[in-house]
Amino acid sequence: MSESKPKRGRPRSIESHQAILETTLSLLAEVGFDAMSIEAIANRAGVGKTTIYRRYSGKEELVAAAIESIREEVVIADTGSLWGDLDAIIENAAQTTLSHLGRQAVAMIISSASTNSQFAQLYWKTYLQPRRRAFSVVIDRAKARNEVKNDLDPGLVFDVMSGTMLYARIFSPTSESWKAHVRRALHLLLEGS
Amino acid sequence: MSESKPKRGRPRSIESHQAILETTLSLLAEVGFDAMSIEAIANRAGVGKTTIYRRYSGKEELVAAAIESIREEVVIADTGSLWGDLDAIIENAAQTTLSHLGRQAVAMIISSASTNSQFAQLYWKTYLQPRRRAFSVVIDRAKARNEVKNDLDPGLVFDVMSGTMLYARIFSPTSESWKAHVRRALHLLLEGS
DNA sequence: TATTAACGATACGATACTGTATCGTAATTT
DNA sequence: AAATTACGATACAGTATCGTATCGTTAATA
Repeated sequence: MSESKPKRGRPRSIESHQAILETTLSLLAEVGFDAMSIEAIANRAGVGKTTIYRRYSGKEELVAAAIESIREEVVIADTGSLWGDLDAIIENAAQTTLSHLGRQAVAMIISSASTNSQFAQLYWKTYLQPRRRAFSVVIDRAKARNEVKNDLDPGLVFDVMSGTMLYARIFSPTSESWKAHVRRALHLLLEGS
Repeated sequence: MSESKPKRGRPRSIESHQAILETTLSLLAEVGFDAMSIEAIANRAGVGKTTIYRRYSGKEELVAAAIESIREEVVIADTGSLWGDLDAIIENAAQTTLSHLGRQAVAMIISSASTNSQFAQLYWKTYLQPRRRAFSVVIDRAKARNEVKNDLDPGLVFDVMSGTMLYARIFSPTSESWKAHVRRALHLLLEGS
């Protein structure tokens, strides 16, 4: 990954590098992939277009790098009970899931489909996979407390939960609140009613 | 809805009307909302740009009309057993859910978010709502056969199922096939394991 | 100090689409 | 037949972005 540094000449600006990636993420969140131009990024980041093109061959590469630059610590609360933990997760997801940035990322992934499955993989690895792993801890703890069956597949629960959250965010299928809907779905999934 | 026909002059061409809507849908499926231009639609449909602008004020209105023009008969098989019915639905969804057109529609909805919730409502009413209604028949039949609890909420099951299908289509979270994944999720949801 | 390379700024031609206007033609009603 | 309106075609000015090239400047190494 790390380039062998050619020690000649002026080194690439770290500030510009950061500014480019940050601006890319914020613009992506604001206007979406298609409506976002390299020029706009350069202007807002306070760098020349050249500086961007020197680093990335185009928008796809830039956005991929920007997404990849995000590394978040996934924190899962330990409340002592399954539903305490789940409520905390729902509360957290209510704020983060499909944030502006997440929306655009997901939209990008869906629309570009087969052409750019790289984005899907990237988002999966950077965002979802870590959360999926962390979530299994919650189910493991619940198993230890005999709150759920021992053969329950944590990954599957996470996938169904995430899908339900996503779907409910998009379509608001019922008149109840998003949180209530998700909670009800989880209840059906884990308690059978 | 129906306009009072002003009987003067040449009437608007029905052929052009159809061609515009059909071309809009196919182009939407092919390249997506943003990459689709009015010019391209006019060219492929074999009509003048003027003819489009005479009918619609812009792309949003045109696409909305095009989506609204879709009317599909929702067919739900009656196999005699719950899982027979569900397998038929999964099989059907495997082909139709998130077809090229569906992908772009969903991507459009997600990316445009609050600004254009009209699309979400439109897609919901035109596409999902009818399927959601039809689905409840399956659950009702299962209830009559005592295959599921009597207080099971068909709508909620549909929402969770749809969300899971959507999510699995986008991210392929497991190594198993999409169908197997969906089937396993449904099993957990309805049978508790 | 000389060399090297990245910097921001700016100009550039190329391409694409917008929405409007204006053709002459075609299809209706009165 | 006259009036009216939509038709497809084409031209148009306006706007926006692309990716490249070329400034003089700046920050490093040798």
